[in-house]
Amino acid sequence: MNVSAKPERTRLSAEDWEDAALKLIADQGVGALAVEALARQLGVTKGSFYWHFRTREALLQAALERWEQYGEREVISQIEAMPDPRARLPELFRRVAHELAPHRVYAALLKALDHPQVVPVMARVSQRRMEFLTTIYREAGLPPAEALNRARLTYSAYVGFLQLNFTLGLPRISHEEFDAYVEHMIATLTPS
Amino acid sequence: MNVSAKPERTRLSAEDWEDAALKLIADQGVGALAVEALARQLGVTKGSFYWHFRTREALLQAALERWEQYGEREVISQIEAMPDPRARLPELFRRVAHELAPHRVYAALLKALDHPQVVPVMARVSQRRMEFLTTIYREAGLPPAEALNRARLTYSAYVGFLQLNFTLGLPRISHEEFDAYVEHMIATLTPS
DNA sequence: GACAATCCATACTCATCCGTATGGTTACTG
DNA sequence: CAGTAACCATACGGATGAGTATGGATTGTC
Repeated sequence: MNVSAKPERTRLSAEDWEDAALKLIADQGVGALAVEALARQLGVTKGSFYWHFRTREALLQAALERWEQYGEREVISQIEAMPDPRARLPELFRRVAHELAPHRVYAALLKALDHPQVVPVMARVSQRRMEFLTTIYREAGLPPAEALNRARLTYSAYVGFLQLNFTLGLPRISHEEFDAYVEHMIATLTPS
Repeated sequence: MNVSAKPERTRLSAEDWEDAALKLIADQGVGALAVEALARQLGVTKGSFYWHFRTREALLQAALERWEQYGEREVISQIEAMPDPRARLPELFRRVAHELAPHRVYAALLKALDHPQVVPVMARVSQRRMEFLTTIYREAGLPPAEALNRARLTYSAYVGFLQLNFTLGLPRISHEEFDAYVEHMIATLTPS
């Protein structure tokens, strides 16, 4: 009878605050990250917060670092484990397309590129992903220069799609239409 | 001797405020749009502002509408005027690529998709551009469904590139490299 | 079960920014 | 050159949210 919605109301740790912060960022953006609002959502008051963190900035910093670490390393390693290099690209595309949920934080941070704290984090994450993509394209047969440009194009398309269909709600694309779009992407961006 | 930086310090109109607002949005984002800051920048005080506008929201609204109207109609009409349909795509790509300045407001608004006021504006603008792109792809020979998907892909790449290389400063791409990237885009996204 | 460390609540201060009230100044019109 | 309308300055009120101070409650440890 007490598997309640409230997470058992035990005392909180710094990690609890960081997770809550990330959730709030994913839902309402970095700008909505206010300590009193977070405290209400966690069922406590500011007094708790300022015991765990020195300032609001410190929380944001910790949350960002946490997100960067807990990043999607699984995807990268799983893709790299595939034997056939040519099969990696389509698999990566379909994978990313079908689990957009983990990318909600990334999409939110994309809209917060004016905050000095998020820029370096996003730069590192985006850079790593871009390099991974470039490698895959080289392994798929593209010469270095072309692989880099194709990776730029592909990753830009990913970022743009997040903004247009995730954040902005451009004419709600249906499920079948979305699948068709993904296949179109694969056909267009995969080296023949 | 008096072609001064200060724009002659005559009295201000509502349009002056809207232009200043757009400039500030392009530079520092929608979140930085504060009336006292704007007033300082214009060399006046709040008293002036609240004569021209009822509220801060009203200014944002007016500025957005102004931006939407003064939009890049020239580009679209000029491209449509080209006789050879197949030549339109490359020309459009190169044009957009070489004058990124007018797209700074669009990039800034992209980061403000949580504000209820900007969503409808961005939806309309993006929708119009997407439809234009779709038409061009059809005229270039793609069947309707494929033209739509290709337009989605192309426009996503545009939006994503804005975010990655404009707002975020991913490893500052050189001028030559950028040109090569644009040509790669054309080669990849233009129907053979 | 006492005592210290950890965690949290309450009650403030302070800065910022939106909006209002009101009176002054500049430009236009007959 | 009046007088009116357009424009702006100054000085307020009120809301919001960050950060501080301090005492109380809870948890572990000898």
